[in-house]
Amino acid sequence: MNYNPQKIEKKWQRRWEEKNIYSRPFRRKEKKNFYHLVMFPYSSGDLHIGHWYNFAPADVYARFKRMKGFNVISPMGFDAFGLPAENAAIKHRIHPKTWTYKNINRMRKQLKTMGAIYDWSREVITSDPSYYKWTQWMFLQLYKNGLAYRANVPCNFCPSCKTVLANEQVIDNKCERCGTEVEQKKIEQWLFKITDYTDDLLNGLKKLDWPEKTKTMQKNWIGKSEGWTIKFQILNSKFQLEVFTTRIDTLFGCTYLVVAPEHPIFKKLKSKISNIGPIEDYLEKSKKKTDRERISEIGQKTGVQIKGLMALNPVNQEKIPIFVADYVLIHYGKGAIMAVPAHDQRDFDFAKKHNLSIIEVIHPKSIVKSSVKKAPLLVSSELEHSAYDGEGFLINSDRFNGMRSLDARKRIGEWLERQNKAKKDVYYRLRDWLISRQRYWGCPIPMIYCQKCGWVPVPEKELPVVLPRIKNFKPTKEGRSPLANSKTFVNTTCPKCKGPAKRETDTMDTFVCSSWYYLRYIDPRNDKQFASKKKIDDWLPVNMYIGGAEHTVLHLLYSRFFTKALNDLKYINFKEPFLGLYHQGTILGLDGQKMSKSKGNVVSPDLFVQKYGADAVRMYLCFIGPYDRGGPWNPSGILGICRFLDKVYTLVETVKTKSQEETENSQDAKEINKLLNKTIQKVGDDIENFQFNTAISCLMILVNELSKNVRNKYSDIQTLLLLLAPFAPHLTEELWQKMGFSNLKDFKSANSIHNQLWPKYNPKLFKQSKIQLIVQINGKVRDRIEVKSSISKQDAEKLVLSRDIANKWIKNREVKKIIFIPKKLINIVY
RNA sequence: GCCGCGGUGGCGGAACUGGUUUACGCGUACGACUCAAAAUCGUAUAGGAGAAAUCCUGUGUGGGUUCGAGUCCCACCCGCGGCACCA
Repeated sequence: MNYNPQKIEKKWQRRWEEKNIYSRPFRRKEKKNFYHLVMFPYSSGDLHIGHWYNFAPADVYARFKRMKGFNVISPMGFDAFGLPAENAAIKHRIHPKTWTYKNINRMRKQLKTMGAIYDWSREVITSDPSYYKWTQWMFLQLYKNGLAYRANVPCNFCPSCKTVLANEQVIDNKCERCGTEVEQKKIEQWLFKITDYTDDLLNGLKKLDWPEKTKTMQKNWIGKSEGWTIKFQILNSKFQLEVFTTRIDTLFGCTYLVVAPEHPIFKKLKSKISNIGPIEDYLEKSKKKTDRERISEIGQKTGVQIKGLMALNPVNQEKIPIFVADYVLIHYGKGAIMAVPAHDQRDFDFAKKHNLSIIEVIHPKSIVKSSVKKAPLLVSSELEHSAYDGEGFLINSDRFNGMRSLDARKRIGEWLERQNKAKKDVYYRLRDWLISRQRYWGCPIPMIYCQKCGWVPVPEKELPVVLPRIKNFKPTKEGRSPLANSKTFVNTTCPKCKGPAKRETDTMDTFVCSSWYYLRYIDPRNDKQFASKKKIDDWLPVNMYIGGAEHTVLHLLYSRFFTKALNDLKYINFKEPFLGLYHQGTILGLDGQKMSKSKGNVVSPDLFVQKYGADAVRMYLCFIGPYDRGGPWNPSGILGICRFLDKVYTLVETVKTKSQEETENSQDAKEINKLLNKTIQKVGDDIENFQFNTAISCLMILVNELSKNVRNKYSDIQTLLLLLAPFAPHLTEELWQKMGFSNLKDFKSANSIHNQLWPKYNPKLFKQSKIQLIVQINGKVRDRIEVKSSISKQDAEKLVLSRDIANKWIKNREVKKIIFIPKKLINIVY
């Protein structure tokens, strides 16, 4: 290399920091604030190339916005509490706190080599008491407003991590972190009432400038189902069995009911059940099954008929049997379903297995006039093999025959509603957010239990409840938090009655900590409020948020919930935290696998930074492909970027030593000027759209052209450096100063290239006077002619037909048609 | 099974609203410079036929629409991501 990247990078990083060039508001007058945010890293130890892929191109975007005149803040911090820290600490036999802060120091150092515009004075670390004081404060606000509550709920328990997990943290019935099979346990836990916001969370999505895919995934995760709850009378009893369905239009095809094994009907009507022995066997068996076993038995559709009980179908008074089967889940809907085997695959499988009748009530085509009362039970031969769950027209449905299924949903529902046998209902897949963790390394839950007063919140002025440094932080066998062993922590006085009381020993899920960190960055050292109202109004919501797609349903949903709750409590005046969102792709190992320590395919950026410099690594990451795609890390192309940067350096050096001769009017100068203007436009548009790879390729074209030209103007070089500045901040700063563009002896914030504005372009210059007209004969390219761009169809025709090439192909055949696309092509069809 | 995304040279990838397929970069080959090497610069680089001009075939597969399809429509194959007994 012609220059030493390490030397100049260190030099400029030091000077930028000395002069604080990024923490000062830039262009105060403009007053256009732009909050640019990248998802803060987990303090896992080492930064890998995937982190850089998140942060470096994002920094290009932030720098570009800054040069466009926005007052950009781009903060950085660490997500520091949580299970992995603790598991790793246990493995390495050091305290989680020591381990975490050691990692943070290392990661901060690594991050600084990138040369990003992070304002380190805003750094937040979620495990600092000055931060978690406000996490606890948030908990108290939620608690006081009924959004945090305690309940004895069945939860996912990881026997290896010895803690409960949120539904979102269970993947394939395994613990997200350690991969151990989770167990179902009923424990008293703290939950956040995220379900109060289901509709808000759903409706808010519409206005967001987010990837459609992410919105759809959140929508599916919330899983809103609108339908009807229907009451089925149990014969010879006062009991009515309620079921929830989205397909009330299929009710005439309901041939039996099924209840979940946990359904209360067994207690209530035990005396009427004639086969209670086999039923209790079944209930016992399904209780013992893990969720995993239940899932692995999908398709088997086991179940037993509850003999002695029959239900009445409210539409036709048919007597239908009732079954218990564990394919029906207690926690969704009413824990009981109406089975329509013809139009639901699960019911179909069950009916086939247990030999139950199948009646077709929805036919894809309109085949039955409403006057025809009786059709064969099965019209469609396909129903021999599988259920039809689409829309269609009703048959076998008495007076509703011939009606569209969509209409019938409304009509049958309302008809039963008038008889008080059905009511409209909505269910969601989303369940409340379980935040208790029986682990040490987390934010303590600020609650106290008093024998007399019950659960009492810690008074706000006593916050934070400091996490004590204890020696034995390993989880206990019985699944109690390690904090329970610390008597000094546990024993306290009740804030209400001043009697003896005990602290909550569970800690919060780390996702609670990260659900509001973007608010703290704005005012990180404030110890009176989580952030001042004025600063919140100035900066929030976040304009652009960049991070991995793996956070689609966890972090992004929780953050939206926090924002909505804080908005309701009047602490903030916006309802969505992140207006813009972009997911970068995932960088994989060379083996095409996700990078992970256990696979040994983790790549550190450090070696590449040492060898080629941060500018080259930043740019190479931008160049390898579309930002949202990612792919295997293959460093073989990085030399191309190095050569490019070298070329830029050489180019600037040669221009510097040459005197500025008059070149204004030469043809070369005009062409260069045209290219320059085009490049300004293209690079700007591309960065705005996160198309960094094509932005770089047109910068390369520009540099190639400038390098061919012997007499370059200073102003052209100036523009080039400005366009390149977001990508290669160090080299461009070095060359900017070398060229003396700022004309100041001492380096000051104002004369940094990073405090200049993005160059403007003149679109008028793009107009080409001459173009290459493509000549097609029968749709195949046969010729190219240089013509005036304004050439008319007639002239183009004449010109083309006079040429030998055209005549060679057309010969004497009759020309049938001529298509002329101005400034592009002419196609002659014979 | 359902939803979403993708499939273009040896490789990473370009291609606007249907209009020159393969920009830019890597790699490779040859040449220049050099005692030599590296670096650098120059030329070539989808496949096939040909001495050449040139021609034919090519964007996962098969069909269709069109003067013209990587791009639009239908069917299918493969890869990736998400959800998955949610009534």
